[in-house]
Amino acid sequence: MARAETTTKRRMRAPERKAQLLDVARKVFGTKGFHGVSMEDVAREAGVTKPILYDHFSPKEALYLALLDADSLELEERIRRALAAPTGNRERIRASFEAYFEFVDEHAEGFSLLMQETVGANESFRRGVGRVRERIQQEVSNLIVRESQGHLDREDADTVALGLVGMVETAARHDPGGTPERRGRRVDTLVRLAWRGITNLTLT
Amino acid sequence: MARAETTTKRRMRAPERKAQLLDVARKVFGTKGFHGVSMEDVAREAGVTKPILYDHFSPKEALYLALLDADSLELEERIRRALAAPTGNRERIRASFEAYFEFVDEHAEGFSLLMQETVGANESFRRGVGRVRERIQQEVSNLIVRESQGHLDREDADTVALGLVGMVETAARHDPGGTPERRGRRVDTLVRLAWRGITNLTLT
DNA sequence: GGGGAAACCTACTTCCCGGTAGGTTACCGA
DNA sequence: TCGGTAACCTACCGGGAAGTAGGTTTCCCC
Repeated sequence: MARAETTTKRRMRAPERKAQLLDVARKVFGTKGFHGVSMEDVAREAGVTKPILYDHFSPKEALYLALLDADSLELEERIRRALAAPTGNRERIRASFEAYFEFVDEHAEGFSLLMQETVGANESFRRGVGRVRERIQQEVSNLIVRESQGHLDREDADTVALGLVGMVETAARHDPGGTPERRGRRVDTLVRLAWRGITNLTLT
Repeated sequence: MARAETTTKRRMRAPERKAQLLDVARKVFGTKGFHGVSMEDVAREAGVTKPILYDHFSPKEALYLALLDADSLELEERIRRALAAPTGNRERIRASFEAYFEFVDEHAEGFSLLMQETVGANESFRRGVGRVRERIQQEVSNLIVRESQGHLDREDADTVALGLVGMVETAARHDPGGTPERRGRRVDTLVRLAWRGITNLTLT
């Protein structure tokens, strides 16, 4: 029986192949984790053999890093946009929370795993994962310092920002999926929690 | 040069050896991660050979699980105690936050890795790690429902609890160490953030 | 249409690591 | 003191996965 169109084995040009390999990698790494997937697995899933995969990503870690880079860049971009919106602060918070939830839901388990994976002893890897969170934290911290009008110094703002990011991150990853209503309600609750906390903090 | 007393190679009885192996495992897994450490590594570090290690923990996953169980049990116990203290709610929050920070600091990197590690495709492993957080979340959620006197239903309380746990977890793991003063200040800030948020939430 | 590059494959090598079989040494209790 | 058991070791097996050498097919462009 012939394969479906989308998975038909066919020759591809380098850029297309590379993109496809990334997609496949996202899928399999997302479900089985870095160590649970061999290069052979990725190649097979893509309908290709190992050397082809190695033509594009070598060594294995490079594949994982490329994936992490691409996805985290997108997440950062979304959050940045939400935080920079020309609206009130409460709306900014809500929009950024929503962006996070949406992103995690769209990428299902994949991104979650990506973010928590421990790839061997390699220090640079952990740094890489940590930096995603840190950059978002910075963004939030800047906003807080700016908007608190002197009520919070940088150190406290950093703490608050980290706490908020951790809050959303954890909540968004936990039990992803579910109806949009359910998600909306969760976001609502968290926004209220955060908003009350922040305003009272920055005004006192 | 002779080894220090504590690392002198000597025969041990089973219970002592087992405990030592767990300690060694905590140290190496904590720095290099599950996949970054071979059973050989653990054994060598303990001044023993593989079969001995396998006498106590087999297969490799069992060693990791034993570690996770022991440590998470202790953390849960501390948090539970803090939350059950016969004090005001604000003090409970502060005590539990502090307990979390202390625990993470004491176990340095180790526990952090333990909690975020993805051990292969094994579903039960991820569940195991997730359950630690969930049990703490439950504890917090119960408290919130009880103390909010009907202002928050179970679903919202769960969300708030998860958010709070995630907040503390993330903040505590980030950049551990540092002076006690610094830590105290962070805890302070988070407590204020959480407290204002919760009270306003449960009273509205 | 033909030459050359780009895409692709088969078939390895190599190494590491989980796990074990079977024998040896030290200790303890009768 | 001596027998037995508990602690320990050397030496190995088997498998799986990273990474590569070298050849083959397809396609594009001159």
